Amino acid sequence: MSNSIEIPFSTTLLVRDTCLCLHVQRAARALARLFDDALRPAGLTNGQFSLMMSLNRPEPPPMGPVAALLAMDQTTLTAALKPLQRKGWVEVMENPKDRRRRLLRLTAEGKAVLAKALPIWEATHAAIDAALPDGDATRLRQDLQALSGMSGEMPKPSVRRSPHRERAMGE
Amino acid sequence: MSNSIEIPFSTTLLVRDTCLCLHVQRAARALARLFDDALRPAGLTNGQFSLMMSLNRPEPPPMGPVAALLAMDQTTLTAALKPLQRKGWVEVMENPKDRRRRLLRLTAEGKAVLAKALPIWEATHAAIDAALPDGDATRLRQDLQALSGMSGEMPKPSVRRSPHRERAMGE
DNA sequence: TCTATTTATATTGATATCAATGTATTTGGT
DNA sequence: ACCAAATACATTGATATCAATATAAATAGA
Repeated sequence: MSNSIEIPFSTTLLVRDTCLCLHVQRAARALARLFDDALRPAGLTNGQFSLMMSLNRPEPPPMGPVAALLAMDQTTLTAALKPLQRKGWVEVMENPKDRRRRLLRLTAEGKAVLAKALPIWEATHAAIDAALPDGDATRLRQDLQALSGMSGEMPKPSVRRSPHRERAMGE
Repeated sequence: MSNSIEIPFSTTLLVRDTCLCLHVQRAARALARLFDDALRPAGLTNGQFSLMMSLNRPEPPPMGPVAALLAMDQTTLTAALKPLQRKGWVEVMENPKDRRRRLLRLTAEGKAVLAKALPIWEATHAAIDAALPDGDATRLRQDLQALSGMSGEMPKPSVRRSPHRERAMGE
């Protein structure tokens, strides 16, 4: 009876040391905790901060582009909006031009919360930025961006329809 | 009444483009989806793969070091083990030497599942590695490691007891 | 116009994540 | 030996995450 379905320990060490997915998940958890801690006095988590900040635009955006910007599933965005709506920080409105769409808008109170959180973000971000070797931050962002874009480039079924990628946030 | 609690759109764009936390969360979600998709035929998620791989050692480890290795909260590990125990892939045993501790061990079936998943990981990882600019992967891992370590370096209360950091996995 | 398809979002169910808290065990000081 | 503190893990409650699926509205083709 082959007990030979054994992965050698050396392989485990290789995976531990090289897996980019593991490295990114670890950093994601650590940074999330760091920002969550820092932002707690403002009443926000890191994800809520990023989401609300992405809603701070001249024109209230629909959900699709916001989910794409945050690289999250659309159903995740629906769920993430719930607590923010309950707290009265975000408004979800119908778009009369297309009644399937929802328009997401920060309330005045939401903007105030975000304004209170901004200096905390600045200080926290400056601290982690300083902890990286000089010049690494920029390239790190580029690499992370490349990784974020990989979901679309990796053909999953043998045939792949063009994803119709909408612009997330114009500048 | 001051409506002046307004963050300018330019600041929103700055945060979107520079926030390392946001960049890492996005990459984490994208890579998680990518590996989850790839590993689905093996019946594993990316997190379950990393967790089970970290249990593939000569000696079954207790929970604390495993949670530290994965940079996750200990309560998260407790929860993450549940489905793996249900499927009979991981065994959680008491340590007679210290009855507070649990020892985590892959079952034979768990090892078989992991062995089936390994070539999928290799192929997927090779693909994302190739998508990065030459030589970036190594530095990227270093930077991510630096970020993962930041939770401990950032003093939260004014006084910080030394965390007694245990070695996660010896080599 | 009618209708099949596509698009945009919501719901459900399972797992992941962490803070706050609880319990059991060990350790250290006396 | 005793007891207070520290250590290791579990439980609860809230939110985050995504797959599968459902619903509603707009679009496109006949």
